[in-house]
Amino acid sequence: MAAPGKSGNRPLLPLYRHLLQALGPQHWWPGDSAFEIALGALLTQNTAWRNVEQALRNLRNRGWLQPEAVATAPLEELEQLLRPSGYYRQKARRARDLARWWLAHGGEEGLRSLPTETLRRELLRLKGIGPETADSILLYAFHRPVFVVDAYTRRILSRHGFPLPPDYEGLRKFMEDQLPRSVPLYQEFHALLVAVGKHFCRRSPRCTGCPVADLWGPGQGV
DNA sequence: ACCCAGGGTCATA
DNA sequence: TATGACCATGGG
Repeated sequence: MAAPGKSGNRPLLPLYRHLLQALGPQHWWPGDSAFEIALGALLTQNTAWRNVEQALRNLRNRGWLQPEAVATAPLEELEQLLRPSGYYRQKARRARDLARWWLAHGGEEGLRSLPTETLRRELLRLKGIGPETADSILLYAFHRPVFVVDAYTRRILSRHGFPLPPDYEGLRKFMEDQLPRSVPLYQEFHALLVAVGKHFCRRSPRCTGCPVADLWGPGQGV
């Protein structure tokens, strides 16, 4: 159940409020349709969002931002459009697989009718969709209350003394147990943690100016 | 020139 | 189970 220890002294909700006030809303996830959001989640793997935007623009300009188009597109054309997002050969195949999967499951309507656990299992069966990508799709495309854990989440909390479960599922459960079950909160909190990681952890290893440090003091290593 | 981004898969030990 | 190689573009 609720884990004892340091996490009890540093509840996550105040951190969320503080980050939101310090950094403002992050406006995630840009995208006009659930499919576009899911596609973005796939394309942004280990890739700067800027590059993903260009790839999505290419698809939009070509009129291919729907699952029907991606599912039937010639692979080589798809590759060229996705080129700016990196790993473009893998990603073209995986995008096509995702689109076919999407249609095979009855499109957005069909997928929306599935329970979260079922939807998650089905997503994870696709090659190229691991836990973080699956959870991003669940949270941002289908508005399911699933906390998205990424390397920044682990690094930031670990740096500030949280004893964390070593595996993805464990940390996800930890986060969900510590927070109110709220989709908008999960969406915003994950985005804020990414913002902190990008702007402070790397730029300033000693946590100077970091809003997390305002609350919890400078962290240790990691 | 080097580092790494809103990860995941696969081969090897 | 646990590393390491690999995927590839673009900005700092």
